[in-house]
Amino acid sequence: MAKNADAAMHLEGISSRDKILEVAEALFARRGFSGVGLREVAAGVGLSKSSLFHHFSSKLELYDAVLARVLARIDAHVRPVLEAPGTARERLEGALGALIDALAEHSTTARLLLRALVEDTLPTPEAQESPSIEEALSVLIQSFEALVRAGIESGEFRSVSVPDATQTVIGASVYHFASGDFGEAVLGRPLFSAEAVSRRRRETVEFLVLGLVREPARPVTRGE
Amino acid sequence: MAKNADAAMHLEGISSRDKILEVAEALFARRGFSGVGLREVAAGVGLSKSSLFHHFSSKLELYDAVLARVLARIDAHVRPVLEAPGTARERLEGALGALIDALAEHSTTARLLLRALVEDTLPTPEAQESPSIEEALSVLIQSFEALVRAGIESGEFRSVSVPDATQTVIGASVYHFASGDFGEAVLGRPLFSAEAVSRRRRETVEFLVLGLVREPARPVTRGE
DNA sequence: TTGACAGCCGACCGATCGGTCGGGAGGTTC
DNA sequence: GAACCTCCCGACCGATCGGTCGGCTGTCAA
Repeated sequence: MAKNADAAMHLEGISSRDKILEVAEALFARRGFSGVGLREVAAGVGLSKSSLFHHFSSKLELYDAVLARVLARIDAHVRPVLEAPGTARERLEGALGALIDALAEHSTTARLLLRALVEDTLPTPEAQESPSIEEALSVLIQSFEALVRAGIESGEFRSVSVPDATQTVIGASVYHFASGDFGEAVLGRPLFSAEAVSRRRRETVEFLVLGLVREPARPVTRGE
Repeated sequence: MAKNADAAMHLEGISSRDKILEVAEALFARRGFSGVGLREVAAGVGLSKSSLFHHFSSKLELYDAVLARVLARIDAHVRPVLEAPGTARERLEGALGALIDALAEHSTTARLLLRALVEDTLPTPEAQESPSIEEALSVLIQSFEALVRAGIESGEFRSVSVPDATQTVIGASVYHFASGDFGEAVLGRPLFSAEAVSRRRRETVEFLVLGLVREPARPVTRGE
């Protein structure tokens, strides 16, 4: 088949490669790397298992590709906002909002990210995951930590431990959208409905900003 | 072998059953349910795989037992404090501290808990995990939510969305101690050293309390 | 001494795992 | 036409999975 790079090659929308990534992402998010079989992925796509190896040379490579896509999505949301101008508090609010938007966009994103963070380095004997993902994440983290440090130096933020604050922010925002059935039970409603997402966004940004800033200038008390 | 219930039966300290639970807990925490093979557990204990089935009738039952133990540990730490008297803020600080102590006690606790929360209901076709764990957790959650509601009604806390605040607290405290290598990279030091734990405890309690209370009465600014 | 039972074991089972291989169908380029 | 390439497939591989079974050993109660 010819198709030079730009020409869209698809029968019903997207290429087989993308369909594989889509299906694999959903499955990996729900059951993790070891919990998913390639036969299951293939069946979900409508291909035979051996065809998967035409697009990805191993299960691990497929997993890395899925993870890289997720990371890229998050990066695309958060990075620009993180590097925008403004006071530390404004930038913090923007970055938090962007992160939550990124996590709320697809129900798989937060789960996959949390798994990647928590999972002990995958069965790769040498050299953990493709450095690309570890690296993209590290750039984001460093950029966020620089923001917090700037806020502390300018006096806008309390003098917290920067790494601890970073961990707190990650945990508070990522966990929620990864919490699946349990989270829905706590919430009493779907996690990803437009209403739930917009409330979560508001609540999280407010909560975390208040935890971090020195002089709150607290919002008018809302009548819940 | 006789040994009536109370008589300790052990060659070198603990019973085989407990040794199995110990080893399985470490492995499940690191690699999840599907990522661990029973042969590996058996080898870690120093038994043959078939001997495991003398103590647990299936892999899933072993996993449930491990999870139940972890939940019981958390419950033992948090519940008493959660039900103690005092102002809402005092009780919140106590409960948060107790939760963090529980998570910091064993490096496996937070990981297992987070997995249990995030993992899609395990391959059990009917009736998810043993209701006991789901139930113990739910009691804790409801007790915590009651505390937050009381704080809001008394005016000590802002009028936040209670479920969202609960999710935030869970995420912020559990994620950190489950974050493994990545968390250590962010922190720049071991997660579970006495020093790191005590700082984490202080930082987290302060951060979350400030996010929740209405009139902070902020602590004296510490010189980082 | 006998019987029962707890605890452990090696051998074995069918199923499934990730991955390989050879080849067929269709399209492009000479 | 031949050569080539992409995409896909079914058949097959060795390894490993959770789980079963029959039998061995030791300690208990009778």
